[in-house]
Amino acid sequence: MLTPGKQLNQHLMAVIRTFLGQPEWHPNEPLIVPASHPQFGDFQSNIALTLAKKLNQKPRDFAAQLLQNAHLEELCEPPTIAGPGFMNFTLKPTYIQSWLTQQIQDPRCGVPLVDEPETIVVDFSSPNIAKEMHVGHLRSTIIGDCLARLFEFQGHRVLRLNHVGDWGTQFGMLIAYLREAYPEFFTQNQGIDLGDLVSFYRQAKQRFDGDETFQEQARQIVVKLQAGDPELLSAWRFLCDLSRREFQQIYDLLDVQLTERGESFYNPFLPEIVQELKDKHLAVLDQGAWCVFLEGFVNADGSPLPLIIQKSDGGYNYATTDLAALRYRVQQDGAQRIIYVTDVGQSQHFAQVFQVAKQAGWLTEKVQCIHVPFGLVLGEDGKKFRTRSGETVRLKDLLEEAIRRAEQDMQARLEAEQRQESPEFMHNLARVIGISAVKYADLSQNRLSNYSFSYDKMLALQGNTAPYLLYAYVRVQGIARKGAIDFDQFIPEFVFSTQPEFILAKHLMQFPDGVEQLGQDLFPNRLSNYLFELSQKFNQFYDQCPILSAPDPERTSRLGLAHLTAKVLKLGLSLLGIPVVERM
RNA sequence: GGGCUUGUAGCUCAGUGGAUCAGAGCACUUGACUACGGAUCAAGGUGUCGGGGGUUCGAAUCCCUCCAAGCCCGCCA
Repeated sequence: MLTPGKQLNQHLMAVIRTFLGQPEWHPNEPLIVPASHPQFGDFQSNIALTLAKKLNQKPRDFAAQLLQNAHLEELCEPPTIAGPGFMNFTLKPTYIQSWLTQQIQDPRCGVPLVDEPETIVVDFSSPNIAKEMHVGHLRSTIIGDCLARLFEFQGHRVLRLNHVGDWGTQFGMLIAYLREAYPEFFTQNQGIDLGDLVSFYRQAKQRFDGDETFQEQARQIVVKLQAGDPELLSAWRFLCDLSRREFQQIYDLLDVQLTERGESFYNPFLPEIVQELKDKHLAVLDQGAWCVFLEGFVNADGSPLPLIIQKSDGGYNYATTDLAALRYRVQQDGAQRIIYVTDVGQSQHFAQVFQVAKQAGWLTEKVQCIHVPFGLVLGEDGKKFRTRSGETVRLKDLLEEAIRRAEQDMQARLEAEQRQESPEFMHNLARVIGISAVKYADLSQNRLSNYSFSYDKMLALQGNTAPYLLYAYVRVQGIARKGAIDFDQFIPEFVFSTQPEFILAKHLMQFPDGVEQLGQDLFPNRLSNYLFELSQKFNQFYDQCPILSAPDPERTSRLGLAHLTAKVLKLGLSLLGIPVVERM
């Protein structure tokens, strides 16, 4: 099912190739783009302006020749040439109507599967064991999940990897403190109740910072742990399990699927990574540490900036782990694309890692490594997002607060409308709205910029928010209930007579292009924006065009438009990781 | 000192592979409830697109430069 833009593109491409006598010709810019202004029709092409110059012709004349030979009668009204040489295209109503009839019967709403599925690793979320997940992890989790959902829907094989920080020097400190404060763990040989893992971490850190003897103990534990001491390994596993359970609560709440493959997984490969880099003469010894020096990376003092792959004490660091992970994903997982969803502060680190991987030959031209960076989450005061007392906000508290506020809003609403709803209905709805609001607030913003976290704004009923989009969907379901319509048994004939119908119809047709664009630029806010505009256009249609009370054939056609809107909203939101509700 | 990101309406931000755009939402004012659920819709306006150069027939968009904010820059991740 080709979108209108693609069909136009094909026709025009063929004409130009014939015209140039170059069957392989490809444009440097898109041939067809949506019209910049509704008054110019639905699509436009600027190709005559650039091509005519090269051919030494007048753009308008060249455009006219192209249009004479393009046979677009079935697609659109006779195209026009405007200004210096823009070609403007307006789709024919009959074409729009028949296209929508196909789209409404397609479970994928016109979005094609990719021709060549790839194996794509999406590395996201990645919290640290025994530390609390914070808003930075929230962004990574929400954006990463969205991209993973998109790739899955497009038909790729997707590996959702949670690269948790489960292997590092912090475990020396944690286990040393465990041994000191909870010796029964080692004597009873079974799980004990540590209470809150995060405050346990804090206590351990406090102990570590204040006592040199303790620090030395911690260091020795790290060495023994890495050597495979069974008792310490079981303590390590115990702590990881505790953390894992906490993380899982959040993933369940967010409805995010992840496969855990933490840093410890790559531990066995670290020596070979360093050895291979030495063998390839990429790694050199500098001040006791093994380093890879790269072009284009300079220190504060202007000296070359190394990527350290083995510390002077013999230990490995995150660069080594990232290299091992990259190699494993390419060679063992068969990844053709690896997506890293982390904050923008790690850009330089990834640029270095990717470059070393290329030089080492692990990263070939057939594999794409893409860092998908995002900005900071700030509080409403524009500073780092923290609680009133200045502490990091725990993710669980944050999500629960969003749900609590959503439920409060609902309660107030019920009282005002004198509605009765069951507690189950209310709990479920509050959960969906609260979580969706958090997700949508994040995804609707350009991920590169910092974003200000505000419960009030994300839960607002007006504007570009989750509740607004969800309400548009609910309105359609309300129509179905009122009119006792079973949309599943329903294939409409479309006939449009009014502006709001055409505007909505044309927007619905753009959905596949919107999804494809997200697949290319990986900016979820573009899709969010599309869905917001869809909701707006639907509400305008709903306001101006009676549906149930209209006579046929308008009634059936309008029911079809409403149904298709709901289908596209549901599918589009699902790609963002947001569910819909039938009533709210 | 090097690098990255950001700078657009009072606020939050879209738009940044040139032409035919200065845009949306919020907030503010006013209108539409004999209702397919008004959690909606309609009307109302303010901008040196951070500054300055340059390329072009044309720049918020590309290039150069400067300014501001934030982040990164050898053994944390």
